[in-house]
Amino acid sequence: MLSFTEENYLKSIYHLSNGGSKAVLTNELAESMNTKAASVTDMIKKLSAKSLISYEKYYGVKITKQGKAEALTIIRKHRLWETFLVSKLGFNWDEVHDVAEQLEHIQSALLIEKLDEFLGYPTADPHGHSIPDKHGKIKAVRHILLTDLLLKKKSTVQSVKQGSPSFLQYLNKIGIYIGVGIMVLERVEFDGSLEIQLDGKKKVFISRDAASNLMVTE
Amino acid sequence: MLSFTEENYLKSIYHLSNGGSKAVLTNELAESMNTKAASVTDMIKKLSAKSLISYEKYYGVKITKQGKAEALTIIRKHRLWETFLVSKLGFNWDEVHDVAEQLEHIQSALLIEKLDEFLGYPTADPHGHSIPDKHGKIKAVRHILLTDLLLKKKSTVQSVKQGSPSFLQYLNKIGIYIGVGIMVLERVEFDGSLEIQLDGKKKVFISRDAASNLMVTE
DNA sequence: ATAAATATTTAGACGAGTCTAAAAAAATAT
DNA sequence: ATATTTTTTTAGACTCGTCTAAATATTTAT
Ligand SMILES: [Mn+2]
Ligand SMILES: [Mn+2]
Ligand SMILES: [Mn+2]
Ligand SMILES: [Mn+2]
Repeated sequence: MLSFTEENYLKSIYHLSNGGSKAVLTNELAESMNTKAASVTDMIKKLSAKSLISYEKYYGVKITKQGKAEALTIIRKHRLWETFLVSKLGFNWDEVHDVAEQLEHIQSALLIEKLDEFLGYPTADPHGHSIPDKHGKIKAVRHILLTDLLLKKKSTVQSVKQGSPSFLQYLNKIGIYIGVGIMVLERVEFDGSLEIQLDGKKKVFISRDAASNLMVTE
Repeated sequence: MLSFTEENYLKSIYHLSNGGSKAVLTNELAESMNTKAASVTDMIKKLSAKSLISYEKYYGVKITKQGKAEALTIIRKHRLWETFLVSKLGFNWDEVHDVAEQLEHIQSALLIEKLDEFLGYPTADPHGHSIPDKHGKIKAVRHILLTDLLLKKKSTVQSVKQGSPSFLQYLNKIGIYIGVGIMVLERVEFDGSLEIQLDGKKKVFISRDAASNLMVTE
């Protein structure tokens, strides 16, 4: 059984490697785990000894099939709990991440299956992220960055890329939520900001930074 | 903030001292925590330094007002989660304890308040144990041991004392649950076992051990 | 091709929580 | 009252995850 810490490293490796498609460097991992490179090297050796990652000295780590399965289980739990907090307990979408960071480590397969059932087998969490099923399968979703959306093309907000509380609160304020209709009216040459129109003809300007954090349907 | 381990010790001290009414000895605590006396002595010093217990060398520990408040919060969380697991997720009452042992350590005041509301502010958990309110107040309940119930007196099962899975499964099998009507028909001199009658005229024999694990209304 | 800068690993230490073995105190028996 | 047994504490060691400082490998710049 994995420790709390091992689970967190593994999840981070999974995310930083884009689901296993590339190697993760020690320093990247150190930054994402808020720790030092030396500590990362230590943990890398542990996870490697457990065959959850493969490791070539000085060239970073790659997640193994087994490691990926573990990571997906943790991600599944995280996203199911976030869904529970919002849809059943009435949390806002900007309040759930830190609690889910704790809940994702609860060990009980029965609990997760019952929770999934209770929630009606949701396929996406409150931030629009796909929830892996019990076999680790993720529903493929077609989406593009809002910055790449064609002008005047009608689309729908599908997910946020990085869901920090402050970004989510900002989205609340300007009326953007998962599922809202969206169209880019104009792209400002100077700074890459966009004028967009939301459901109900509401028009707003958003920065390039904000736009590149939003995924929309093709 | 308390560690996982500190919380578990504190809860154990609270229970072993009957809610703070007597001192707890090192060996009792060691047995209940499944650890060694030497480890207990170490932890006692830590909790003492944090003013959660007061400690007189060789004469055991007493929980302080502050320690009691912490313990009650953990117990509240444990029992609310057990209630959630049974009433919302469909767990059986013999399956919830171990999961609640993990869930009780999740740190989020908001989560507990929302959970309490979601459950409709329950006052007892699936085993009939009182759930402290957010101020640590416990609803007083009048109850006696089934072994002390007068013959032929109609009563109701109110709670189990120790709720081990095997005992709870045994209760399922013979038709005893929280709230069932119960009456003692006869007390066997020889071994202290009881013949009881449940709702629907069902008659069963139960051992003295089993009976002394059941609380009934006066 | 060599030097400088950057990234990674190793070495050694620390705190938390645990353990075993030994010492000390308290309770019990004679 | 003394000796024996039981309980508790202390001493020293171990694992886990972390850190800083130093050593080493790799990458980039000249
Ligand atoms: Mn999250
Ligand atoms: Mn999410
Ligand atoms: Mn319980
Ligand atoms: Mn209970």
